[in-house]
Amino acid sequence: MSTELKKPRGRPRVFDKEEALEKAMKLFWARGYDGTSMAELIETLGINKPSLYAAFGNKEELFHKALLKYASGPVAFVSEVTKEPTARKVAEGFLVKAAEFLTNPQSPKGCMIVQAALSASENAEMIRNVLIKYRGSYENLLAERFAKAKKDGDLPTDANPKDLAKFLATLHQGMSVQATSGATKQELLQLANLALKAWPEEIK
Amino acid sequence: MSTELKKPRGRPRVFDKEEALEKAMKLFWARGYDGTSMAELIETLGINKPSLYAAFGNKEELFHKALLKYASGPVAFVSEVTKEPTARKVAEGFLVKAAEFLTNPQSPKGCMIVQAALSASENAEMIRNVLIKYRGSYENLLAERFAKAKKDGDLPTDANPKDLAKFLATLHQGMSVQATSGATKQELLQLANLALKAWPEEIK
DNA sequence: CATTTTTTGTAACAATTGGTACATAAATTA
DNA sequence: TAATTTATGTACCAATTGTTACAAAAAATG
Repeated sequence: MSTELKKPRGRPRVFDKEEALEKAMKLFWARGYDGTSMAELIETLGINKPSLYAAFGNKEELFHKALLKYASGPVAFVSEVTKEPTARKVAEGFLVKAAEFLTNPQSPKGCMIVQAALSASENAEMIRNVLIKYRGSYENLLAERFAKAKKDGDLPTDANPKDLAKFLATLHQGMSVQATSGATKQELLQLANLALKAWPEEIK
Repeated sequence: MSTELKKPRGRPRVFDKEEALEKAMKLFWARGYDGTSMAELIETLGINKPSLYAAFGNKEELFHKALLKYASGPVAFVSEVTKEPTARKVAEGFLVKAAEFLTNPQSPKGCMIVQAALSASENAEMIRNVLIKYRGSYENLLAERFAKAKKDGDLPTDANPKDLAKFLATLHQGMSVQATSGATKQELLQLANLALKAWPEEIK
């Protein structure tokens, strides 16, 4: 609400920055960091190289910005779902949303945070490590939620919040691979359903 | 037992072909297809380019040969484990072996078939598709084993062999991501243990 | 209108990509 | 020993990688 009304100084940018970043995000999402070339980027964004560099920095910086957009956009459901009232509902919500999201026909299959640099060239090792941290942080989010659930008496006393979080994170990561390999939403939902049988009994 | 005793015609190869292929396999395994360059290959194999090309063909052919070695070597435990007497033992064996294998300190973390080209450049799309098929085929192996188990009365009548196979495959794929991200064998074993609580009751 | 500021487009950059020609070397066979 | 066969090493190839110089263009400011 402030950026729009400002009066930019020089020659106006001919492309929409957010739209361009969105396209970059989807490319990285689909092809990974190593698999995406600047040439391909400038082609699908429809802008020329110097403009891209001026707007977003080099390839690595562009990736970080795309990743930030991804983390605050498509994948925000993770923190949303921790607001569910019970641990079980959190788990259910997480897996169901994951199944839907990972197979969404509007976007590349699978999860960018999981796939964009699982294995990578030497010079992409920084990116690889950043993605590892991202994965760790959403697993932590779940772990903390389950620790709270345990305190609330919402989980059995012998339940291990970290284990439960890792269980869900692992399923999500596996589902991401499945989605990329062609699994359908229905298949992933059925999978989620089966996995939830491992979930500890709720306390009433 | 025959190849050794033959009398090769021209100048003898100075390197061991199997050793070289093993090294290539581990590189592709660690860095993926796009992430591994010919330059890196010739450096770690310790042989020069023309020799590499003469022995294994181009990058894609080399990858296929490395993949074949991987599938018949490190990962042969999958078909081994289907020989277990009950469906549950198959599932247990699969997950436990996976946990051990994926975190084996002797080799790159994670599974080559899962990670080597999950997302990939356009010109690696063939490779990506081959790996998808490989993943599908070990999932099928499990599914067939569980179909047999059901016929044998070893699984409840309402159990779905394909679902169970997909459940295990998904866990394996997720565990591969976890291993790559730094998860330990113990963590993965604990995970396997938790996941098995979703397994249908055995019929006695 | 002149100045300043920013973006655009062309055109190039060095470095790296995957891949090969070719002469030399080392072995077997005749 | 001569001919044949295969492997090696150097040195190169065109194409692509990520990145940048630079002049022209388009806007706001003074």
